[in-house]
Amino acid sequence: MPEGPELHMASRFVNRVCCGLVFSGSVEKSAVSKNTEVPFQCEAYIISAQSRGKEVKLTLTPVKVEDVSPSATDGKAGSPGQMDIIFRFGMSGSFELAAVEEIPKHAHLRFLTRRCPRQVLCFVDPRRFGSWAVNGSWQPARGPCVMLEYEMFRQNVLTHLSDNAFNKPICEVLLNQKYFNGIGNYLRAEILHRLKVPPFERARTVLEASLHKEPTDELTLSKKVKMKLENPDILELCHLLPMEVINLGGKGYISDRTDGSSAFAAWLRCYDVSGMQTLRDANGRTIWFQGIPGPMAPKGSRTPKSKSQKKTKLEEDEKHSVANEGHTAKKRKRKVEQQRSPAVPEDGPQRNGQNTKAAAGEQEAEKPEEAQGTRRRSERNRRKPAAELLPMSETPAESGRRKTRAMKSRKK
DNA sequence: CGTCCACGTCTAC
DNA sequence: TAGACCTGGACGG
Repeated sequence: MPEGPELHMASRFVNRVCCGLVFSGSVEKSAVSKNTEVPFQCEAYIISAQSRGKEVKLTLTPVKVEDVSPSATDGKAGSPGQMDIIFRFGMSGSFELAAVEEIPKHAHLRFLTRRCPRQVLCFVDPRRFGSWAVNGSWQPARGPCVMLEYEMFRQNVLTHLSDNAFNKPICEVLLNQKYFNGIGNYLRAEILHRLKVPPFERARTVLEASLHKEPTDELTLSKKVKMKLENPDILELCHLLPMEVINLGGKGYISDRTDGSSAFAAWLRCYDVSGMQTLRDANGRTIWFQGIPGPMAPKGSRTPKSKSQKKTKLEEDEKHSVANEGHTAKKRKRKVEQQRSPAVPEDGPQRNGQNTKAAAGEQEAEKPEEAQGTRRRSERNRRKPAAELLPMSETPAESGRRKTRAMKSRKK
């Protein structure tokens, strides 16, 4: 679910559904979660939320049992017994409100209401990359929120342009949360696409162009405003695009993007859009773009197809079963067979094997059992270093379709 | 069945 | 700068 917009919408969701709810008791953590217990216990408390970039803060505020009026729930910071919990969502975190009888799978932290019908606010996170910290504050290494602290965000970038961080390609820097707190993989693609900025152009180069657009005195105020509205620079887009997603009113990425009918899917112009190109950046993340990749593009890196791409390709294959160059398909995929440099494998030891018995007992999942000690399972999915697994005799086309995640490990 | 892919950090060489 | 950390959906054989 989670880039800045989804985190922000999650905080609004919590404030909306918890308005008027009184919670009680202790906070339950699933047995499987490796995150810390939340040592909070209270007869009656309320929950409110705030977001900043890719974090959400829940505030638990004790209230008098007999007084649940809004005035009592206005909880200033520092109310006695108050607790803040900072959440990061990883790849799959979200908040849900459910009836106690219907607690969703993967609900790793649970807040129970005091009165019937008993309900539960759940932090749900299937992949468990998410985390929370008790009585912490916003992660200090993260910069200002691109959505809610725009001016600070902008200044933070512009005053640190000499930082070595900006030597990297712009598409990678946009994921640096020290400067772009809230931007994630789909937002970086959309931002760069709107400006037609090559993703692997050096970040400082791109941003200095932005700096030059700072208001100049020759223009009247209204003209400056007009220009800004019509030609937002990259830092403005880092604010405006997340705001657009928020204003779609859906749940952002979470809503079923693949069915193409959601407002969010329609909003995307580049990310996961048929016809766009993809590459892996230096961190192995897929960057979606159109046009030239830019001077700092990694050599010989390519991404396999996304779900939607595969789907499209399948449809086309059916249409073109006669093997001609039909022109019916509107959404023709670019079938760049980006000539890759041939895999240069030292044929090392064949280490494939490696099938550890994936433990049978797997069901334990979210039961409050001990549940630890099932880490054997993950070995099945582990990415192989793979470079040495490439047969040298492979055709370029075939090797081109191979997983390239490991390729970055190949010293070019 | 197996492989690949996904909205993100983290930390260990 | 590689993995590690996870589950689950879509595909391919």
